[in-house]
Amino acid sequence: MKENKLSSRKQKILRAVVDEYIRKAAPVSSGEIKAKYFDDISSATIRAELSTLEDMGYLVQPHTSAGRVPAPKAYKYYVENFLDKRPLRRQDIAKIDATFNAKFKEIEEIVRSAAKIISDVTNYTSVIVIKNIANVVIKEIKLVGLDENSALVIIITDGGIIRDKVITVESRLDDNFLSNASLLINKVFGGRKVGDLKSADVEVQKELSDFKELFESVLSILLSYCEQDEAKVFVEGESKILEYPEASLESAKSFLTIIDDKSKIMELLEKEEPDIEFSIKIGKEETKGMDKCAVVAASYTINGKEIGKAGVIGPERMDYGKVISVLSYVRSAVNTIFNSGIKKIDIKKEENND
Amino acid sequence: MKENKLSSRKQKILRAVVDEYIRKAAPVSSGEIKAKYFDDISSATIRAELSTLEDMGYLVQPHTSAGRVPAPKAYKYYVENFLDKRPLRRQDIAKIDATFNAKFKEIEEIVRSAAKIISDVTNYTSVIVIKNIANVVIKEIKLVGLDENSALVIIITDGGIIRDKVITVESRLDDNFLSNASLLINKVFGGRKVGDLKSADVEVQKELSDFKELFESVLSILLSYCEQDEAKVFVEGESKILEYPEASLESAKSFLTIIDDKSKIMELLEKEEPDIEFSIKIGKEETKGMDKCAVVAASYTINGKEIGKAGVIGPERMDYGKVISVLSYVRSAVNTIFNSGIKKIDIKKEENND
DNA sequence: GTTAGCACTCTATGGTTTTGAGTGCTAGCA
DNA sequence: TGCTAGCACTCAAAACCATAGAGTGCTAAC
Repeated sequence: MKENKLSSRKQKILRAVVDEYIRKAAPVSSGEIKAKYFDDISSATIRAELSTLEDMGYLVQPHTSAGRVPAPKAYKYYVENFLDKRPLRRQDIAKIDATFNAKFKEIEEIVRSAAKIISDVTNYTSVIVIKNIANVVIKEIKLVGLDENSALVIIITDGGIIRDKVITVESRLDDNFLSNASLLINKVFGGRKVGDLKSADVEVQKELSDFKELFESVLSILLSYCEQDEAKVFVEGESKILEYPEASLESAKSFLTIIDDKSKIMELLEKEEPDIEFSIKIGKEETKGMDKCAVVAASYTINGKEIGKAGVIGPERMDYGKVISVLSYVRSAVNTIFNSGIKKIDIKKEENND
Repeated sequence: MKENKLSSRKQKILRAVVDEYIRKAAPVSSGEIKAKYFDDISSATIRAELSTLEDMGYLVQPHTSAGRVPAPKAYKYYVENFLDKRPLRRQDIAKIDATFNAKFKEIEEIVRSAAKIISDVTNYTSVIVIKNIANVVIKEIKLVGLDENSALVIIITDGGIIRDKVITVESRLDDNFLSNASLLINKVFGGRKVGDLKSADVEVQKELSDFKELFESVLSILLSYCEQDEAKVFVEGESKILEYPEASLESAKSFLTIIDDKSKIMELLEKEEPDIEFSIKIGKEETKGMDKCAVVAASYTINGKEIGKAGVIGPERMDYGKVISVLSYVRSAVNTIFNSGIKKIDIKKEENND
């Protein structure tokens, strides 16, 4: 960061341009800045400063006789230096808390709620991806008979997260059969990492003559969980992006196309530098061609392991402060739920300083 | 339908206009029709006919010196009279069959797959709503302990449809406790209609001292299923609508706004006349203001009772024949799954006429 | 009833002009 | 040296105008 050395006046002007542009989404002129931010210097002076800021790559002019518009570099500088991490408004906190205070929690539901609340509170499109659960350990697998030929397979993992699915088989599933099968299945799968199952285990099946069909179903569930496109993606509020004036039919199309593509979304949420807390991508090159858009993303963890990411997609001139606060707050709420497993669902209100 | 009395020449012309408009999405002129559809009469004659068709409300002219564009009335006439119920292409049938031949089926999954395949095959946006399950009968409720304080509640209904959810309670959930609770809960809820539970049952609780907490959790799950916004809505392919030339930023906005609003979607899929098989809504007034859009919807049933609707939202000039075929085919596939419960998952290939 | 022919209409296209916001530059001032 | 007033210059957007051509409506004749 060699160019952090902007004079304080330049900083003030740069900030003014970004703030104004965030507010009204139109090029900002020297006169405007003079009127709203400076009593002591003239617009001509500001003009000179703007000109050098442009040379430095912070600003761009749509055309010679227009005001200035922040370049991606300006947003980055803004985020790094001016972002006021003001606390969320009380009503937003209340909304989020309410979302996560409901009683019954399953992983999908938690994630979906999180995505929804992020989108609601920020008023941007939100995206959450859950990584594959390859290194999650299987604690127990339960089989519940539903009728003669079908059963519910419940997979309980070390994080206390459960997933379940109905299977249907040819064999008659009476209680006896099921409990025997259950024993065997748990003997095979219990305590193992989901990621280790892959194909290596096909051998074991041969031992399980009677339960082969059932066993295979369970295995395929496990495999599908760990393979399913490598990750699950949840999107909420996709229409929000259209509400901003920079939206065009073009941009809407490219936006929705990307939103439809899981792998692209995942790349968007990926952070370049591993040590930063929030990944912020601004500018066409970094956002897969979504012009005038920015993506802010944060990681979610269980016991220190990343299990997914949540992000917000909005216009470049988005309210970064708020977005980061929301992501941070929701993250702490979700982390609390995840890390405490299903045992403790209540969110500790005190634990939400990121 | 008093105005069904169009001369066969008028019919041919009307059909020509609709077909051409569906093809190229631009006003069609008398000359064009003459060239492509008639050898025996002149464009002037066609012009005269077009003029009367316009007077009758079937066509509109964007402006005096433009060709004709079908009015909603024309599409309706077209659907009623000209629709060729040609069978689906083999590849489409194969796609749909493949979707529903997968092994594990839960209600949400079935519905989501159905929505996805409809959107894929038609290339329009698809929407499915599942009605509240008020008159579904509870066959059995199973409780599976997950750990000390949480359990999975599995609700099995008469249709063989299951839903489940994790609950967390204060009480210690050992096997004994759970099996006792299970007995009691099934005694109370077993065989009852979900819709009858409402508040009337609060009395019963008092008998269940020990199990009160658990009981309440289960009840609230049941109630939430039957109340949850009255219905669940699934949407797939929302970006598809933008791919058609009539798309504008305006229309995209109004479209996505409606798509975000469950109640509006449900109204869209509602049919006006109870006896028709497919509800087709064309024109701004009928589509909640989505201009140039049409909605085709069909009902899905279990044992003759409507449990939901599936629909397609596309441009007015959509391929109605194909859409109806797809909805029809998917319906029969889904109905087969539903009506046979979880016992028989395989789709009878023969049952897909109508 | 049909049609050829023609006048008419109206959009779409593209060029020209005008306007005004906003800049860049320069000369003069502190 | 830094700031500023003033002014010329630039350029996009709006307003205006002209033209072309697609397509109609009408009418008179068949």
